[in-house]
Amino acid sequence: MSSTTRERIIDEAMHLFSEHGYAATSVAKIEAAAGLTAGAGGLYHHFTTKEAVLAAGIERQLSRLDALREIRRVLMPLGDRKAELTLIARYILAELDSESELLRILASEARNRPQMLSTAVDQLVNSTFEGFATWIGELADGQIPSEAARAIAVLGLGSLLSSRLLRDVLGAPFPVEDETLLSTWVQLMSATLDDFASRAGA
Amino acid sequence: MSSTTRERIIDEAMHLFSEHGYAATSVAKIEAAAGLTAGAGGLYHHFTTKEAVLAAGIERQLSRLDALREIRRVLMPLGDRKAELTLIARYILAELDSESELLRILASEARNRPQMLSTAVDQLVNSTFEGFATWIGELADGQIPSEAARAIAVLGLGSLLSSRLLRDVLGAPFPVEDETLLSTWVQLMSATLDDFASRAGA
Amino acid sequence: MSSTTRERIIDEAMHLFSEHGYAATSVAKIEAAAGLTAGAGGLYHHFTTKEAVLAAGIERQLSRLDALREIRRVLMPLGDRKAELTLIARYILAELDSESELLRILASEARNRPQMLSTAVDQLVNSTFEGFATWIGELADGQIPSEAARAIAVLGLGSLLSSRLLRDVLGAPFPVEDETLLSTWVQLMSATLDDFASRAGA
Amino acid sequence: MSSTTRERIIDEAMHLFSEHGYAATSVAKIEAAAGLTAGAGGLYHHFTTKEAVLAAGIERQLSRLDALREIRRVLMPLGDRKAELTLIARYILAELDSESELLRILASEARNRPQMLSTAVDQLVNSTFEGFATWIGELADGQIPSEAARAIAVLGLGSLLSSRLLRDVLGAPFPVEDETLLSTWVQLMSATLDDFASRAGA
DNA sequence: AATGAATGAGATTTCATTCAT
DNA sequence: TATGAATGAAATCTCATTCAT
Repeated sequence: MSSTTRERIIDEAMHLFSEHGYAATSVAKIEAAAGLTAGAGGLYHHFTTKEAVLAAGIERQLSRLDALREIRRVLMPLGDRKAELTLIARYILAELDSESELLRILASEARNRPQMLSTAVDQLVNSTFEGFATWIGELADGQIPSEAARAIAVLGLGSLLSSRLLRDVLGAPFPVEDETLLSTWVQLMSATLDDFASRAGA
Repeated sequence: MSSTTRERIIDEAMHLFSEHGYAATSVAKIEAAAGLTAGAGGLYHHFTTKEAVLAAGIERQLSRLDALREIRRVLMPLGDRKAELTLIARYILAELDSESELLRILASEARNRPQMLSTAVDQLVNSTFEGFATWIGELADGQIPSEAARAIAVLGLGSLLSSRLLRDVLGAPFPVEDETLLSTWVQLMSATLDDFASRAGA
Repeated sequence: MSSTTRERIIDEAMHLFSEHGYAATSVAKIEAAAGLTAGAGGLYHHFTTKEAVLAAGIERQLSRLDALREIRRVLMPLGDRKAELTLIARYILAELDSESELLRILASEARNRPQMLSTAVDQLVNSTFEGFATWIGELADGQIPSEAARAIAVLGLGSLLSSRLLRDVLGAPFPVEDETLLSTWVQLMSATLDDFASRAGA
Repeated sequence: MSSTTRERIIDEAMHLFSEHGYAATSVAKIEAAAGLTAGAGGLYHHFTTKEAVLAAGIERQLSRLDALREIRRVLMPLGDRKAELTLIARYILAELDSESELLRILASEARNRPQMLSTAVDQLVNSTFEGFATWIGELADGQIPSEAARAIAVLGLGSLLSSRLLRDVLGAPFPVEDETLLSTWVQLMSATLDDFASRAGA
């Protein structure tokens, strides 16, 4: 069960990091939470450094993310744009929710440990963005200039992302139900795409 | 150095808090940055506690925010909806930019010090949201149900907010120019409002 | 060095507390005296707080005191009152001497930390008093009113106690030899008891 | 009113020293209690050092003691030994009560600052003792050996002193009323003196 | 693999004292 | 004479990390 202890350490560490922050989480507390004796240094049989625990935790989350993204390709082609938008929104929210711990850690620590966390930010945010921007570009191909497609993607994703950042990172009581948020988002995106299309057609 | 020591302490502390986080900023570093001897405790002649410095800094930012908001009322009535949306967007981005330090601090610390920072989050985010939601509600009065108006406001603000959270909090290289972002946002909001209006008219 | 680190810490701390006072004894000095690196906080692996060291030290002294008191019951019945008084006095002085460290600490700190030290004062002083008062009451039973018996006990014990308080707490050069003190005390108590008895007999 | 501030500083300092101990009483607290601004160093216009305040306070108490002792000579010759003993006891208790603050300070600090406080201890305790011992010696002159007279004096004074040390220094709830204590003490001393006298007569 | 113990470094905070005003 | 501000030194306590067992 040597690998189990390692996993437990990562689990509990990510939990504590996201709840109290990296600096405020002592190695002793991680050990205690993982079932080891607090302060006895048992963690160091599995990781060289406290920071290595964070790195391993983030890596693990990212690989889970990769797995999740495999699914994305399967989801796409539905024919109906609104249905597709709904599916995309649901998928994005689900992804953000499954990564809320990571999100909180990134929000707290990204500025202090850029070399280690920039990859994570990139994968969590930017790669999602690229996929979405490409999809919008392909959707009405030629009709929407790529710069505009990128801007639409950024605004569309951003509006969903911010709902989670507000709730999970800033702890603000969010003022709208998820279902309303989702259907409004679909309408908003669909109206925008139509608008751009009609403008290009004119 | 015409400013008070107290002011300098707040300035430098907010700077350091936003750059390195609250926990990673020692009192000694704040003292050094404020021109006092590091580690001599000179800060404690002006504040009872390290946390009191944070509290004072946030209070000061919030009162600046209040001042900024006085302007908002003057800005509004332009007759042209797109012009108004452009103005709103510019104003919101400007506000967020002038509070980027506060934003970073809130993102790092809101979960650890909720009792102290919840007011700040509220004022920075929620009150802006309320104003915007009301404006949308009034704009096409009766035509957009209030629940939908709130959702549109949340998505519209969120898309602008997230551009700043990504850049300032997560440190992600933002993929779209501000001007493009702004004009696309105006089109997006305007298309959405038209869409809702035509739907209500039908 | 056959003793535990924990024991050594208590030993040295009580030493230093009694010599220089609680406040004037820094944790670093205790660590150094106990063979740990000064200022490294090694003490905190054994005690949560500097005050906890004092508490443990006092508790240990009190349990030694309890052990010592077991003997008292064996000592008593001798038949000869003067012999008994001599024995009692010797025992009381021996007890006070074996607790002189505790006595000094109590004298310095009892007013500042009442909740922690009141038990100790009680056990060290009051319980001895109760035993002595009872003995006097039984000795000439019925002949000495209980209020007077208590007063005699308090004065008798107090005169012995003050010899130690003067020497150990106030550091006054004590003007009488122990042997003289003791024999005079026996005569004093014995004369007093006789006086009360003859008064009751009249 | 320059002397008034000085007096106030001494007053409040002695108060605080006796209540919380010398080390636990900061200069800032003394200043505040004396009506000066805390931490502004106003105390240093009147004393060179925190320790100088203690020295001045003790000196002042000692000169008050001297004044009190002037009265002693007037009190003495009454002819009736029991009446004299009562008077002496009353006087000693009154003196101890008027010096209870000093007593507490001496008990806490005598071991840390011997050079400064030994004089005070000497005057407060030993000189009273010398007077009493002499009186006993003179009383039954020749009949009581001087060594025994000293021992009786030490025990008699000690029994009164300890009642005040227990109450004021150790904070122990004292188990006997003052009136009972006093009358019992008179009986005890008188019985003892009689006993010695009869022994010498035989 | 886990633990008890130790340590160097550093964090927050307090404080006696000084000095220009 | 009193004050606001500053400072060197030290105090309590925390912590990441190491090591013998």
